[in-house]
Amino acid sequence: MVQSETVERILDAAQQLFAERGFTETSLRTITAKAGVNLAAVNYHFGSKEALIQAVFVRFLGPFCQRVEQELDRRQGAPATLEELLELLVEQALGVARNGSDLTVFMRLFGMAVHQNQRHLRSYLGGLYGKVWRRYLQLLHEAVPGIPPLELFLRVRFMLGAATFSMSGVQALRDIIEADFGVDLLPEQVLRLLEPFLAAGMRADSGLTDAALIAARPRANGKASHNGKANHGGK
Amino acid sequence: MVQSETVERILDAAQQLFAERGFTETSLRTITAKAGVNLAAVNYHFGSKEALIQAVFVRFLGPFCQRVEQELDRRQGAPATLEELLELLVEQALGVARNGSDLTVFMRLFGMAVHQNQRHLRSYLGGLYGKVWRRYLQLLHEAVPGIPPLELFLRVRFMLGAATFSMSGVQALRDIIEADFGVDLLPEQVLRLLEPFLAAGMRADSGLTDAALIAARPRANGKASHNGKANHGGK
DNA sequence: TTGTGCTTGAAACGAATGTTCGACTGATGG
DNA sequence: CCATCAGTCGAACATTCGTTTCAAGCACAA
Repeated sequence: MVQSETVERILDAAQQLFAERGFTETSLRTITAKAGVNLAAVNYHFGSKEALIQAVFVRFLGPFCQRVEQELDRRQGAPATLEELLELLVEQALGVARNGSDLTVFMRLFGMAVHQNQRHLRSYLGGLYGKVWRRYLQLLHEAVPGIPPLELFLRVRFMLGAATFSMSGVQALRDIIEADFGVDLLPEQVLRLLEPFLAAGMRADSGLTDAALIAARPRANGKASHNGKANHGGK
Repeated sequence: MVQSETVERILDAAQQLFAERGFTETSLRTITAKAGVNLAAVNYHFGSKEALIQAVFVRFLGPFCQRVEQELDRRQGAPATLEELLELLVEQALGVARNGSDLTVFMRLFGMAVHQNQRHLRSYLGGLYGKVWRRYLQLLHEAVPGIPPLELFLRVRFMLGAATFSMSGVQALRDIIEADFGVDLLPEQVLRLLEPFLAAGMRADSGLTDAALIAARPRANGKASHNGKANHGGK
């Protein structure tokens, strides 16, 4: 049997509304009204709002991670360059999005997934897609030699941040660019311009090793190390 | 008379809770309970929750922008390098934050301020601090020659994204790093590691001019390859 | 003292939220 | 024909939310 018509209507409406407003700012009544279904349908089909949120993410993150995994399988053995790895993600993101609007929604939800609010989401998605993610990270590590592992790990976060943040506000961006530059920039063009920025950032020479970084502030020591700043003046 | 004791207690509690949970996820009752004041005090002193949110941002963003402006005044005339400009922001961010926890809160709220949710906040803060921001952008433009204006504009957004996004989730980051690397990384160390990443990204050679970018129409109609309905797995 | 202007306190308000309940529908199969 | 059952619907549930109200507290001037 095919997925119920109602279920998909709810998922479509919820996905778009979540991307626009966030989770807590989107009520079930708004979702069901947009989907044209009864309010009780959500709790009937999904059980709770929290489960609906998870279902939304699984539906769009599932195919994406599946595509990424297929690509990784295809290139297995052959080491990939940094540019190829970035292009891989961009390509699959464009693949699951049918148009620019979809791409915006995708990136926005992606950012929400990584953001640590809604803790249940983080652990849930981590369990589902953590394996593909770690595999990608390993390839990235091999593609960018000479970067200490800890710093590389952080740079991946920086990368994610630049991507999700700028893409999530891409509509406001288009308006500004339209006004200031007289150009209508498509969301995917923004994504393409992001690539050289990220590649250069990933390859940047920090002049530090992890050891030096850690030595700057050993873990066991308390945090009373360097900043003996005067007490905060009580008003 | 100095700022009321109650007012500051409320601001302190609200600032911390907003940074931890977000705006809509933080109720006035939680805030007043943490602050040890009466519930009605918020509406008495601030008028509404929305006004309280704005007050929180003004209290920490005001001094920050003021410091940045002073630094810009001090260096007036002398052109600054890209690294100097980045360092300036980091330095002032560290200046307004008394400790690592404060820095986390600062960056997290900063990210919220730029994110386009809570529209009233965006326009409100834009009116207050837009001038300093545009001045900083101009210096940045002069510090990175050879980058087409449109691309530079986008790269500033990328920069903001990498900074606010990664720093806003810095606590989750610390936990992961603690578990995977056995290191307790301070928020300010994350900020410092961010600098070379951003500097390299800003200077990246895209190999494109704005004109070429505009002329290129990426896959305007050519998506036919995977046009088939991507399907989901049943439950 | 009395009066006045802020500030606090406890309680309630109306609206909105996620969730649950019971009746109803309509097809399916014995 | 009827029993079953997944699905839909309207209505209500109990909370929680931001906000308002009004009495009381308190300092200070007249």
